[in-house]
Amino acid sequence: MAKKRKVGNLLALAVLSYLTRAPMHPYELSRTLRDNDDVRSIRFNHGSLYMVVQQLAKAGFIVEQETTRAGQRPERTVYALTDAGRHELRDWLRELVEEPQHEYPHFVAALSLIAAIPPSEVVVLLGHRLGRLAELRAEIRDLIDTTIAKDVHPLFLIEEEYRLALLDAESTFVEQFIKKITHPKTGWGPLWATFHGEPAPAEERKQS
Amino acid sequence: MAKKRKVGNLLALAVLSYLTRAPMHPYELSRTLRDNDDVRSIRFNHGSLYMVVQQLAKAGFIVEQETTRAGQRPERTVYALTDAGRHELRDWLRELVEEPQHEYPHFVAALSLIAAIPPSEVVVLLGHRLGRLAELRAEIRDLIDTTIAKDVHPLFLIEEEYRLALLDAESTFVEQFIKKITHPKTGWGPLWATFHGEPAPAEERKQS
DNA sequence: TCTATCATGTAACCAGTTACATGATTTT
DNA sequence: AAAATCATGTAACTGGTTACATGATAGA
Repeated sequence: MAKKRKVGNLLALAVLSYLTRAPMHPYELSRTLRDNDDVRSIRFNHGSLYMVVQQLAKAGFIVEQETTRAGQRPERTVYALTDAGRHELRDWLRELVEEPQHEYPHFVAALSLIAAIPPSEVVVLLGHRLGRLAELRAEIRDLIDTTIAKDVHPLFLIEEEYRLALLDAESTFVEQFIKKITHPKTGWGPLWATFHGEPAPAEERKQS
Repeated sequence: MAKKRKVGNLLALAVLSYLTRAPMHPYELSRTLRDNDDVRSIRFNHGSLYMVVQQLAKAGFIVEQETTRAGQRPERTVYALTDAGRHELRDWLRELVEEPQHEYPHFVAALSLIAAIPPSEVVVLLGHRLGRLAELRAEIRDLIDTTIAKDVHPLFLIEEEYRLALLDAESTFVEQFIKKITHPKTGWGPLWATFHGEPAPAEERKQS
């Protein structure tokens, strides 16, 4: 069971992580996150960042260090990590690495209700999905290759490798699912079609 | 790009889906969802259900059909699907099946920041994760088998098969990652350790 | 019969997203 | 120099979760 964190938004984890390098103000954090492509892995938006920074400050994980203003720009508040913050970062990351979380991907939800679509249409949709999965795979592959070419160590791309692994597994699953529906002798298609008032199959089966 | 839905919570999709069978009141929906194990695939909690039902009604996807009270129980409002609701269900499900969504699993976030933990500790944590993944796999396998034994058609367990596929892919990935860190000649461990003030490796590499 | 748990709903709180605001740069 | 875009922050809105409330049934 995942521990209840004072600040639960994963964006906070990234903030703590970057503040280990040096104190920063929110905009600098924002820029760094975007430059490092962390926005691909951690849900980011402008408003949430400011909220999370406030929450971290209230929780004592970071402290306002100084307030500077350059020219007529709005004041920028620089935050620094506290010892409590350093500890929270370590503890939280450890938990995320060692303990798988129960999550709710959209495709799982779709699969759990997929019987509501007639099987002939489902195989078409799954075919489209396979195409999109292949496209996504190519994009990620390309991102990895061009980044490595800039001399970034592959350790900093490990999350993209993970995505590739999941994409491949999903593609394989979808292909097999299509076969389960369409297999000439044992396919689920005919039975499934009867849920939709389409022609009845030869033999009867039970449903839930 | 995913279309913007009037009601975006996936719980609403399940509600629409069950209302295709028969009109129901919220509590009955709640019970049905729990009985069918849909709560494993779609984030559920009591309060959200009532909210979602209200939203669906406001959007015109369902209508209040009648209000009954049995004994001294609170009044129960029965809702029925509208044509618009039937259409929304079809359209939404289609989209979820054919279009992969960009999502943000916790482990991806952890991987993107994992360099903040020293490599010797990471391999231990990854080892723990492998153990937990194996346990989860066994639980799901068991759930599938016992449900099939009750004569439920495997179509209604397809989302659990998908989960298995992802778990297996993740296990394989984690094993390979451990090897990448610990490989005697080419492992990332030594370089990585230098980020944490530990003994320097033989050759230099760049980081991001 | 007392206590616990179930059945059912509402309301208050909080986190996350979107929209707004405004000075500074850059482009045309 | 007008228009567009960037840099930076705040505020309002909305959706989701937690907590509260209360009658009914079942277990001890």
